[in-house]
Amino acid sequence: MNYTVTAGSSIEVNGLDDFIVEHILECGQVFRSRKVQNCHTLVAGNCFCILQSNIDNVIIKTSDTEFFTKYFDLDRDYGKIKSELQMYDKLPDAIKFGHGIRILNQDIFETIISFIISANNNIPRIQKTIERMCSDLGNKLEEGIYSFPTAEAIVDAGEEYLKGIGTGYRAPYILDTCKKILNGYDLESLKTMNSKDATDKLLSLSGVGPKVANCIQLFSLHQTDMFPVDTWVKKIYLDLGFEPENSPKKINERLVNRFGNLSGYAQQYLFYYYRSKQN
DNA sequence: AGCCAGGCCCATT
DNA sequence: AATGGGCATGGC
Repeated sequence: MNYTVTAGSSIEVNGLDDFIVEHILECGQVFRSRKVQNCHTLVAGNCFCILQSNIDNVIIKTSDTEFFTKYFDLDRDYGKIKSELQMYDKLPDAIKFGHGIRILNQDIFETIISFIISANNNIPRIQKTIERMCSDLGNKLEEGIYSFPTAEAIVDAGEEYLKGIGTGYRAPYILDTCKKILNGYDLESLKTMNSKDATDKLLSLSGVGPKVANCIQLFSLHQTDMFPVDTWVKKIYLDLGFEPENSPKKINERLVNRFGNLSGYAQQYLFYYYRSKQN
């Protein structure tokens, strides 16, 4: 994969073996993309882009070229990562299916709130709830395009509002977490912590348990020694040949022990592959 | 109709 | 530290 930037206008990605828009945006790491005809639109933080997939390249149309270069992790060698994962059971098939996946570098606050909403929820409903929150509380970037709201905007909207857009019993968690962040919880410090310390700090937020914390770390801090364990991974775990185990903590420990710093990548290839087989 | 969803909180043990 | 019940709501 290689790319060329036209500053403030577009990014052209060539060599699509490591960059497939559908794989990147529909593997479950991000909730704010939409497929429109043969293009995908995407809002991330305060930035917006349109991705046009062609036969042998992808054009990312955006004024925020620097932001999306980092966001799409364009300077990382996914060919090397995939070759190192080939040795593991099931990974060759999973990689063959989702070979264009990349782990995004998303905004921390947006990822925290999004994955609090994701708990015990299904992806279509998560997307609807988040989109509603953005159009109601975010800033209008373009016609029909809204940024992710600030913590202040969410707190001002209140608990009854949050329940009304489908967050259900998670509404007080979201509010409490926003208030913590407004009252001195240091999001920036997470970026320089080791992954264990970051987990512990994230777990102090309301509505953030081990799985959600790991997702936040993987999708916004690029801490790849994380293997988020959800209901899908519990099924995948058995298929990888491990002995039956109910404890998510033990499942996580054994998976991270196997995949090490490649855990997050392995998790995404496997998650996308297994989920597609069910639908 | 009833089970399930990218689980977490809280009380008990 | 580990276990189990309760939980809003819509997708399928």
